[in-house]
Amino acid sequence: MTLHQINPNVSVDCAIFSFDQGALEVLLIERHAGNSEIKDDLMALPGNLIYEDETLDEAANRVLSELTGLTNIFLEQVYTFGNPNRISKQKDLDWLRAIRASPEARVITVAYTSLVKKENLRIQPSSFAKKAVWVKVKDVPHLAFDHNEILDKALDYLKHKIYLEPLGYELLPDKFTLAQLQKLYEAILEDSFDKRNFRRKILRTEFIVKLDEKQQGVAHKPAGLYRFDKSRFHKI
Amino acid sequence: MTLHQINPNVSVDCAIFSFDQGALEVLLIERHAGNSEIKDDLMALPGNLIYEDETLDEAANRVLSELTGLTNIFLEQVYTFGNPNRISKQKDLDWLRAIRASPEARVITVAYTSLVKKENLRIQPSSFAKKAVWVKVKDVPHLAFDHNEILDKALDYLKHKIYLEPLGYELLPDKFTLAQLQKLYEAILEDSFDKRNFRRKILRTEFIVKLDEKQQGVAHKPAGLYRFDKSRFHKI
DNA sequence: AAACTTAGTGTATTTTATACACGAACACCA
DNA sequence: TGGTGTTCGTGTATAAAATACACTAAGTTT
Repeated sequence: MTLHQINPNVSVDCAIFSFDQGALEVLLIERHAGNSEIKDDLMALPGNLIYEDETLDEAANRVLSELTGLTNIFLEQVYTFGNPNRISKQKDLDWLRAIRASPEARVITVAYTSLVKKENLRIQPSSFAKKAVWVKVKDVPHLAFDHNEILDKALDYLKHKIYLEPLGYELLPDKFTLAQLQKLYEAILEDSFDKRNFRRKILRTEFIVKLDEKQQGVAHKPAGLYRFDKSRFHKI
Repeated sequence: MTLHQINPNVSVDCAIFSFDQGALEVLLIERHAGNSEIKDDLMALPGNLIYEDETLDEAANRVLSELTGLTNIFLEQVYTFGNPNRISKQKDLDWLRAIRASPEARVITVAYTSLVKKENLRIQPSSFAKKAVWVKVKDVPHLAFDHNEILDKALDYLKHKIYLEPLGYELLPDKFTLAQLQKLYEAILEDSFDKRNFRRKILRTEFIVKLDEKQQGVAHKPAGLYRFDKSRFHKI
């Protein structure tokens, strides 16, 4: 492990989303401050200061990995937050004093986001993350710093992005039903659609191809399974 | 004039666009470094380090105003650039040494953009801007730092934004012809459209309303003038 | 075998996108 | 003053996409 110089003024924060049982979830950490006896701390998005010798993208990957164990996640930059008062809650100040070399420094933070398939991942909190947990977006509590605002911006980013790209395959298992895909779109766009029109529109694209396989273990007519065909997508 | 603390690690850069004679233009500055005898310096987007006690949006407005005299411009954040090597050209290093307190500091920069009507503006370069000039986007030379990359990102941002909002009125005079509007769309999207289909599509929106007035001083059939109806737009 | 639950499908209508060509209005010049 | 040059302004036909809407089929459970 080499030594790195920390930049005290710039951090990255990651809003990592997954999809489970019809609801969008985001990955949050519970912080702890080493030696100190801070109780009832706020939850937060995984984030930390950057090193002087890494790009922002690299910093986002490193920080996410250090706090949650997630590696090789494709992160995209969303927005940068630089309000001088973004660190003003007493709990945040206490926590920074316990953990940072320059706890009073002005910090601007660059927000990143990604979509992951929960099932494939093993979450392993470390560093100052006591726990890392999936929380339904609808149930997210009051967070540290301006992390609620960051989360909202990341959700907006998702909504725009889903118009341009088929996001489904990044959040669903490799094999999925069209009902699952529809629920995902409905969760992200906070809307609902007609089943027949949705299926027609999805299948018109030809990226979503039918497998010769059916859902198992359900107490009703099993749905056919589909997968996302990456090569067909990249032709366009 | 009060004293402000400068944050040595964070800057803002502004890509300000206008439209003239069928071509997109961007506002660039020629730098000079006070006492020094740097010759043949690179042109740059207007930008500088932020103060500790201002938001990023405020910094962008202040910096733009200090360098070019433009005030009350509605700036939007585009993207943040944080490559540790973004300052590596010899000319940039020389210039920073001449002008900055910590010329070697790692700087990440937050890019902003805006669209303006050139005709209404008086450009008044000051601070380290020797000149401020409109340059056709097609003719932009090799710029300082990573400013070519920033400009490209701002242009991408425009392309996406024009799908969502009628940008025309921000770049054109208050009264304009549909041919001017079409040329603007073609310049931004780098494409060309059928005149009849374009007119139909624009007029369907009902934000663009016809005035009882015609173009003057042209050596051919004068075109009707239109204006953007902001109130009708905001109803949606 | 009846009841329950979700899967899977078709048609008619409206809206939007695309392709395409010519007469009209004005200024200028001879 | 009549002819030339230039841009303006318009309509129609066709294809593609969006929307609205309801029933039968295939399994499981009791």
